[in-house]
Amino acid sequence: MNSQASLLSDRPPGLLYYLDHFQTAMSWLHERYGDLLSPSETEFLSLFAGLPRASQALLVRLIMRRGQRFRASKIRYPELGAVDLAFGPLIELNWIDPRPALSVDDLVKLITRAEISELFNELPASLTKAEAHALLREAYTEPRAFEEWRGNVNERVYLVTIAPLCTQLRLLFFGNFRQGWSEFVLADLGIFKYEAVPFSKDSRAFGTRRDIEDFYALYECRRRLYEEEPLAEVLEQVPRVSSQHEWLQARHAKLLFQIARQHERCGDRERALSLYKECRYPGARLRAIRSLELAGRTHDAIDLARSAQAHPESSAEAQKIERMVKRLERKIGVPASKRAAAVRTERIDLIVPPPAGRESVEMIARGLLAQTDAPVYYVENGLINSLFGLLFWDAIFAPLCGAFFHPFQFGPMDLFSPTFRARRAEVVDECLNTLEANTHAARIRQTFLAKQGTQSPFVTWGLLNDDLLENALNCMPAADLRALFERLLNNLAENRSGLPDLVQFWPAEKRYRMVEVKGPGDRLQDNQLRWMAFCAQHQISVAVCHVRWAQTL
DNA sequence: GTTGGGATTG
DNA sequence: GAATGTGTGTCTCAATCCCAACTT
DNA sequence: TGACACACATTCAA
Ligand SMILES: [Mn+2]
Ligand SMILES: [Mn+2]
Repeated sequence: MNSQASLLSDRPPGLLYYLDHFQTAMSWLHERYGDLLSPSETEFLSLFAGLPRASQALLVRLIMRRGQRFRASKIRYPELGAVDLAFGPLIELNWIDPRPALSVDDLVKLITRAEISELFNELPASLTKAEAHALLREAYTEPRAFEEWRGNVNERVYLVTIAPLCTQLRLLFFGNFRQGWSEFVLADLGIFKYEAVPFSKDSRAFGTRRDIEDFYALYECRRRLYEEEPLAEVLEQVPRVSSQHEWLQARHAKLLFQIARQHERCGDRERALSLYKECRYPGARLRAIRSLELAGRTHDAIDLARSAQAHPESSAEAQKIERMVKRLERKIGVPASKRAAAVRTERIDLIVPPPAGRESVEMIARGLLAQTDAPVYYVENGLINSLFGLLFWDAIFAPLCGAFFHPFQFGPMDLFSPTFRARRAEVVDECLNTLEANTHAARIRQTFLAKQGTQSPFVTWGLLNDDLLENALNCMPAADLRALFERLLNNLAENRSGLPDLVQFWPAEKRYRMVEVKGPGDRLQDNQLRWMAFCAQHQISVAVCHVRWAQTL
């Protein structure tokens, strides 16, 4: 049932390892998504299987590279023999265009600065490539074939016209926007190790064709937004996403939020506001209030802010709303209420010579605070998150239906869903109970050894070592860990950041403290303030260390 | 002539 | 000085090659 | 290829 073993070979990668990987993925898709594939996807699978091996391998090589257009001189794969022959069947299928029309933009991406000078001697040699590009864009508007651009040179450019379909198959296999085919070889080489979570053949990221189409559409919109295409056109293409698919809805909300932000930056506050209002992405309501405020609609802003205050979506929202309400009320003449007392925390002041090298303020503070019997580590979020990830390993990788569906996942698909904990209540409680029974340290050490290097959304392996782990387990009481982990569990997405830069241990006294370092011109951020308030509430020692430069004039 | 950022590769 | 908005660098898997910037 | 923390600029009000 270990699905990872079925994908990853024991033997070293063969000559065409990348083709083996791609074929593995194609049969995976055929087997799991056969009933949901579009006609063109199904056709691709069957036509691909019928191609000569060299043509298959060549296509895989090209789709793994960046871009869709390649100069023949940049296509050198000795293992494939004569590349021209391999291209034949691909051209026959219209999967590759051997003579594509190239815009100036396309052309400039394909040739070097020196070649631009050869082609267009009228351009001053002093221009940078970007400057030359800008001038050429004005001068030449018609696309031409590579051979026409460079009349006296005989070299081909190939366009991989099938690339968009291949991108869809990649999206479908990984079920996310960011992973690519190189996962296979990296896992093969042992560079990435993934937890082997058992899952059945009907475990898949999407269950209807409609969800898959929406997923593709979201990807396209994201890409076009990133390419800074006209906002109205991008917005036009955003799918409605009526599905109950939680992850799709979250992606959809995030996309709308980002489009709204772009509208704000362009000054189109009205459209931004209407997008924010129908968007459930965390922070969208805050932006809606802010947009109302900036539009001068103070009373509308206050109304929305007060209703948000009554039912805040998170402590982060509550924190920002409080500031907003205060400011808005001032605007309409409500007398300023008393300021909430700031959280009382220990303060450390350091005055040090200005930075000689590039040493960060955190490292400077670490050096000055460290004692022989009280070592200091620069960990930021890494320590607490790692301890959490180790103790709750079985909860994070619990084989829930639909949470895992391919062998290269670093966590379950619903990791940041509000229902993550409820869906794993039993395992989560079992992990929490180790803190009551004081068996947590043993559990953490055991997982640290057993899972060494295995990808996890919380464990920073590069930061952890025996010293740090033992100091932490010896000096941090179970009750403290319990409090910290409860807060993490309360909102994994929001609370995995904002922890202090440094942690200092006094092993002899079984004591520790966390220290947030602030250089000149830096201030506590919202998420840091929330963690500090929480720690104060639970008698967990946190200090703020202010670093200033000596003799700055 | 060097160097630093990408792209490619396993 | 508080609050807000925006830009930047750092993680990077590591070795290698190409190319576009430049006395770093 | 984001997530995160920090650096820096701008604005506004006491
Ligand atoms: Mn920090
Ligand atoms: Mn800091």
